[in-house]
Amino acid sequence: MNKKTMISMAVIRRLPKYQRYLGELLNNDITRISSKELSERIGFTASQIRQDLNCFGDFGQQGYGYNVRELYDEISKILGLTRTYTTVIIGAGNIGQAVANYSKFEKLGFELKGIFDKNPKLIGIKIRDIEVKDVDELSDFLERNKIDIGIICVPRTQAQVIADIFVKSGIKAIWNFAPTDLNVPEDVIVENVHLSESLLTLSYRLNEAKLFGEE
Amino acid sequence: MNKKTMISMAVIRRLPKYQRYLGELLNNDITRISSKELSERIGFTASQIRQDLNCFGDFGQQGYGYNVRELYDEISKILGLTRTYTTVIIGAGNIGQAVANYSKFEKLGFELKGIFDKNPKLIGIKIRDIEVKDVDELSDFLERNKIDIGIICVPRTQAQVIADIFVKSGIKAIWNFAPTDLNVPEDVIVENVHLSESLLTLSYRLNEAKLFGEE
DNA sequence: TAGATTGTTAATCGATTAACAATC
DNA sequence: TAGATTGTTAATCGATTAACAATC
Repeated sequence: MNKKTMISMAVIRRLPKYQRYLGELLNNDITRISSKELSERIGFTASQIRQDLNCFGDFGQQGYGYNVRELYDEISKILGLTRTYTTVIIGAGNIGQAVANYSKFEKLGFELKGIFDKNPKLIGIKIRDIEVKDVDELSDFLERNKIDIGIICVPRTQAQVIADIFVKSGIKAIWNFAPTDLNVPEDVIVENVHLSESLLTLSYRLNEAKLFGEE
Repeated sequence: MNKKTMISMAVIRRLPKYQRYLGELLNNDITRISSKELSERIGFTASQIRQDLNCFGDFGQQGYGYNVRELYDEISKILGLTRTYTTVIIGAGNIGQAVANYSKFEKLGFELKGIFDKNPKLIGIKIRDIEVKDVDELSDFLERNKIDIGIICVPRTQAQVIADIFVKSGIKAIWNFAPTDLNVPEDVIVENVHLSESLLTLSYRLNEAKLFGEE
């Protein structure tokens, strides 16, 4: 189990993709797969797949390959999907509502415990049986409820304020949709979803050929 | 202008962040900045900043640093933000609506020209003055309107069908929010936003210490 | 001019790929 | 046993950092 002490971010970011493809294999009743076959489906090299998996243990068997069910379960465990997580969403606007309504997260074990906003028009409405609360009640709420993951869906200018409240209350993981970088202590993990950065890289690539003169 | 023929993805993904930070500097009326100062704000090394910028040209001046306005304009140009882009969204569910309502994209020059869905309950409703159309009309619409970027916000199972329609109609850039990998020809650019992958890396990191035994 | 800071080359670090002995 | 495929080491490739001459 204690294989390597530090897994690189490059490997970590590939893990969910392994889990997704293995899940698909399971659904198609495929019971075993070699790194070569998986390579052809998932688009990583066979060598990389073996390297990645060996960060966490010896899941394969020479001459046979990997047992799909076993590997799927192992990776799910590695990803921390054998437990549940409590979450709150701050910001009940478009993105906040979209995230709240994304039922897949619930299936994966992420339980939404509260939604907060400061807009009086939104306070009181119900999203998936959860009433939007005034953000002024957030600190109190976090004191009374153990929350694992704080989700920030407020505008850029208010994101740091919310992050500070999260940190103060002891939350150790923040999923940030605000287009800004948060300042948090070292032991707090931030995962950013910066939609405009994603869109801008798309527009860059769409123009790339032109930039350098259509070769 | 024709500096290097191929810019690495690592560099490209940093460009929007440069643009964002330079925009903030502009708003704070800062007119010049050295790679060292920018490094302290943005969190890249000064060396990396100079390397990155030099992929595209000599924007700085020895002994002085960079002119903020000039650099901001250059990077905006590099990102392709000096023109506008026409877009369509397929899928008027939660994410589709969130993306449609994200006014920032409009400001950056991304014009939403149409929204499509196959759910009769959604067809006909208006989102930001745009009536949701039946997805059966998509091919026709794309023939009559020049669209630069197709945005996929449909469930996983329907994403490839939409991608195929996009490709057939000549769209060269796809922004994909469906949790699946799309098959498209080489000359079509796909930018994925995989929310669950993002969330799973967060849960991985939240458990990391425990995985390897709390050292 | 002297100080500052770039642009750029060289050195280092890390990640990916290739190769192959071990072994099922 | 023979064939297949892993786990793992070594080689390569690419990205980041360091160093410094050029120059504003």
